Amino acid sequence: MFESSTIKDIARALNLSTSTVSRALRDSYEISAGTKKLVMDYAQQVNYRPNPNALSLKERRSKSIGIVVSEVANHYFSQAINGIESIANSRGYTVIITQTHESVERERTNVQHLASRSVDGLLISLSAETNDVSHLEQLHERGLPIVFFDRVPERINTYKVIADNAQGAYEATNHLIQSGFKKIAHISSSGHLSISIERLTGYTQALHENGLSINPEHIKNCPHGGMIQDEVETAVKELLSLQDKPDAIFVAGDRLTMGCMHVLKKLNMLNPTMIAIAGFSNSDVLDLFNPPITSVFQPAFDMGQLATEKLLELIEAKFPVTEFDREILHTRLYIR
Amino acid sequence: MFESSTIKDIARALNLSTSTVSRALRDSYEISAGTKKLVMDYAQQVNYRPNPNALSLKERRSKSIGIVVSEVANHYFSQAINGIESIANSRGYTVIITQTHESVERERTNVQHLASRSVDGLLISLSAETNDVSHLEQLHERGLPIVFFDRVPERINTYKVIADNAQGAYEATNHLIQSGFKKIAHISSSGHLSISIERLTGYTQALHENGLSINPEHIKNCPHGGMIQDEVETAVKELLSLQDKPDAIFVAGDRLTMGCMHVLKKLNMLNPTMIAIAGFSNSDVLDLFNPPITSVFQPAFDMGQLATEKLLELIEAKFPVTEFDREILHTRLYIR
DNA sequence: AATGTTTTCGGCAACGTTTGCGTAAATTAA
DNA sequence: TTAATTTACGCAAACGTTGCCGAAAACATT
Repeated sequence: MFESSTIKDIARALNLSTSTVSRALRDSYEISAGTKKLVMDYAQQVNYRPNPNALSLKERRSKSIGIVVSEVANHYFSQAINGIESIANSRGYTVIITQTHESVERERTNVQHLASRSVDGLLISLSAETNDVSHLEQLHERGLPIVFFDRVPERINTYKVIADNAQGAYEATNHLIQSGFKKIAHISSSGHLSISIERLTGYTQALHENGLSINPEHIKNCPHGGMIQDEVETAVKELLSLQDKPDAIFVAGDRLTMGCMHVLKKLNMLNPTMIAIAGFSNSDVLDLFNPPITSVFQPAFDMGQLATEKLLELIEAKFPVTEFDREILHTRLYIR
Repeated sequence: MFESSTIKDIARALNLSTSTVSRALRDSYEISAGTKKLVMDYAQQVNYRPNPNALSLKERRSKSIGIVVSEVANHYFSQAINGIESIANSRGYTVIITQTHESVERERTNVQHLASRSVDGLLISLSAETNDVSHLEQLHERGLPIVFFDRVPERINTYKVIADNAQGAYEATNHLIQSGFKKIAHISSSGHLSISIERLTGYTQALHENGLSINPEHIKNCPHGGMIQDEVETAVKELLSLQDKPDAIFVAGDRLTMGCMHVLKKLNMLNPTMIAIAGFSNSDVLDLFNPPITSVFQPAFDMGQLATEKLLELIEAKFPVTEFDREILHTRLYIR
């Protein structure tokens, strides 16, 4: 159907051998200037492009990397993807993006699929459901380069790129406290996720340092990170029906923040006099809200770039890398 | 580095020929039941996965399709991508997503790259800058299956999947009129885009039918579809400084709508008593705004699905397809 | 003129897979 | 028992590319 010319075609047309054509195109020293020009001109003319599948087969690498995120509609991830692409493309790599929609099942199939597609490496942020990472451990042990970002597992020893979630959460919670709120609740994604744990740490630290006690009832988890709106709605409603009703909520995620606001809107309580909100979000629409929402902004683009650089380092390493670090990037509080 | 077992390995281990193994795995009738079981069990055991590159090389197809959109951060596109993935994955295809960020230059390189990556087909929504589609025409003439969606070119004869932009624009404009606004401006993306033309048609029709005259000064274009915020800011400010100052704006795009609101917010005019807004958008955060924004919702997911079905129809066609249609899906006005 | 060196190119194998063809062995038919 | 047929498998080529090895031609050295 869609045929493009091959090195063989060129060889036939020019009455040369395929090896000569191959070398001429790669500007090898053992080909005369005349032949080189002949070949290159002709290749240009017929718009020759090397077949990447043949290359991959031969070189045993595909020059592609797989990305696994929750969903591209999340501004944090879309910005991270932009960062990933900027590095990957400039280094000649194609990226294949897959979405888990926070389902561990889809994470497994995506990872399986990417691996069997023979990507050279994987860039992953775990799904909210993911507790058991054995599917990734296997691949990692078999030598597939993997770099985790944002939501990282404890167990697997490789590069990890994360934001300073504790610090970000601390600042956001502290901001709410400084703004005069005293009873601050916390809604977070799945409790076992690294980001949830770290953000919870920041939250509790802020309360502590301000001499506020922590009410366990004020801490809610949504196991599907906001993908299931019912979970968010239940969490918010439970908070609101508490005897010790909170006057503010620190929400630990982009999608969760939106979900939370939808619930409050529905309850006609989207108003800081009713209940205030601060969240983790990379969306710039937050300041269009009335009232605008203070949020912790993560350097998503930079994180994507850094993670990709680390991954390419692994992929292109001459010798197996055994020493890995954990890069922690600073967040920034947008006070609105 | 990351080696997986091949048919050869299995053959060697089982003392069989590669052809026997291959046939056994494909459950060929010319292999005895015993051998089949032997092979399949062993393949299972070593977690054999066929090498996709070898397959692609042999079958001359990659079982992958390329997607070209402006940016995944746009809710219309992210939803369309979900639709595309749902069909593509269920049919065994991998999707490679690329973003133009509304630049025709990036569109060219992306398309080039995808073509040389030997995708089996392309799913494209043109960038705002794209006027000349010769880079796509070339590939299309050489036989690469292409389906356009959302922003489609006039010239290239293939399947096209679009929303009823004129109708959507008509309804949104009409809604503003029915809400009592009399002087309705229009901010749109690049003027040559199909969506811009169609939405302009709906806008003018609504004004006409309501006996309102059309002021050319009320119609503004942003050649980069909102990617360059300065363009949006200039457009809005020009509208506001007009003698015949509009009392409402119909904004023809997701990103443009957000951009527009940011400008108004900055000018402290984000208020329907100052100026009202209705837009094209698939984002669900619009009703979190105060005041909420009425918007035209496109069936993005369905459009993605339909476009993919059409593309796979082209890819898997036995004979060249010459008859193409233009699928038009209905929009829905969310009155907020 | 004979030998040694370059220069320039072709042949072949290999990457992992499928498939048409060939063919021993096993089975059936005569 | 012999011939015809079926069963079950192996061989080799092909997809597009590169790299090793070999070799003809051109040139340089005695």
